[in-house]
Amino acid sequence: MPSARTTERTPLTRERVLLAAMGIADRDGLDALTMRALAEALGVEAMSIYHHLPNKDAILDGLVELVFVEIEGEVDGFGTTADATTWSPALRERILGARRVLLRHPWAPPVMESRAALGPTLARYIDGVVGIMRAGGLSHDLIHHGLHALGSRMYGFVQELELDDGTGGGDDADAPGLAEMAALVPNLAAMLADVVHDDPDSTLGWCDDQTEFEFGLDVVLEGLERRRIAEEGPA
Amino acid sequence: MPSARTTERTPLTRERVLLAAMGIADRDGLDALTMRALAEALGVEAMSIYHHLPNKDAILDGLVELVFVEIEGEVDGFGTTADATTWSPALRERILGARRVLLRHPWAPPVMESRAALGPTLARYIDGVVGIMRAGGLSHDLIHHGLHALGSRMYGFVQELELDDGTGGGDDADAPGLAEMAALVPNLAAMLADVVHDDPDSTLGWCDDQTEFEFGLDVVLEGLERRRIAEEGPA
DNA sequence: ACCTGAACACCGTTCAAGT
DNA sequence: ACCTGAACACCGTTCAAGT
Repeated sequence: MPSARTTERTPLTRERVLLAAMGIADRDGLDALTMRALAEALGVEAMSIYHHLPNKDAILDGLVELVFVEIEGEVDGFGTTADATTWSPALRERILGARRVLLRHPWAPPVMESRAALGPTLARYIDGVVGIMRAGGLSHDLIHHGLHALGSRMYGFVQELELDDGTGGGDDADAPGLAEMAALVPNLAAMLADVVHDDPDSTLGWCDDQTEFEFGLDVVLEGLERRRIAEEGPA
Repeated sequence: MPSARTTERTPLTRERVLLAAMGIADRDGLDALTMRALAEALGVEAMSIYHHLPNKDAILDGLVELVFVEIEGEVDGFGTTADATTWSPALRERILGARRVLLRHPWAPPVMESRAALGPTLARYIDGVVGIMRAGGLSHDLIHHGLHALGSRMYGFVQELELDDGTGGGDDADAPGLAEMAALVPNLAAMLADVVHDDPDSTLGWCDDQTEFEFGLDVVLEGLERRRIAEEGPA
């Protein structure tokens, strides 16, 4: 018998389905991930998938779990020996590591937001965050508030509104000119005129880049550290 | 001729379509908002809607715009006379006002996140936020960072992962017991055991309630105020 | 011009057969 | 047991007619 030339003839398993699904999402985006497309990528009929996963929701849950497996590999060991002086930078590094993974899977944040299942890997990630904060001396109450304050930033992303100017880039006659914009939103226009963007062709450069993410993260971490000190005195 | 008993016979307009769409979303949720259901609510055939709005995306854009019209009514005038000592509580009030509106339309946050169009009412809302910060003396650069740090909190919500324990409430034999959970996620389990929730039947009460929202908001506002002071000295 | 009915090109999923 | 083909119950949307 010839050695397997492709993966198409190995038996279908939950793992193979999930890996193929992640490949489609990474390559072509979340909308391209349909049961029929997934089946075709696996060289199989769409209905075969249902013998290994109950439905599409289970596939999305499994994808989120896969992402957290990858995050676990990326941040493993960070912050396990934190104390009151190092918990904040340790947590910062852990979160930035999670972010590096999410940047490789840009379809993941919206999926994570729409899911409710707490898989074991996600639970372990949160547990690690709690552990770092606890090692830093934060009370359980402050940790709990802190998790809420971080929100999705804990996982490495902020879901900001991705704004464009609503004109679709066309030369619509109704497109607001800069003059109209200055009249409608004078404060915003002044800010934008003052803040030079790297992104020259975007009038509303709503840049969710690394710098802005770190700024927001640091604001929250700093606020938690100040409350820790208020709770039990400086380190 | 009899006076109109229902709204069904008044001529179809963009406004009537959007108001009916908001009614469906408020009452039955976003999934119930289909073109066919919307048409039925309007007493019309589905295809008639396309004569007043180009497609469903335009309906969702219109709904977001309607929400911001409502926010504008809720927060109008707040903070217009802010100075260095009052900008932060003024912005806080404006954001909590926006949140009150969103709590009346719980379908809105996910829709807002998925949209990219900057309608005039949303632009005015952001302009108001920038205006309050500017009145408080924040530099344009700090304001810009601040908008990013706030993220969706600027509009009154945080999209947190809505976690349950993944067991679906059933008596699945595979459901992790408390003992297993303590072994898998010891730090998280300890925190949860310590933080008593109002919500007694939720083992992982991931409560996005008003208190947690205000905590996170205050952390960010405090961080921005400290950076303002660092920029140009205390008020 | 505004509205309609039928149809199209998709979805996720059920079901009865196949092996 | 695993996989298949046809079909079902939905979507948003196009198109050719109606008035």
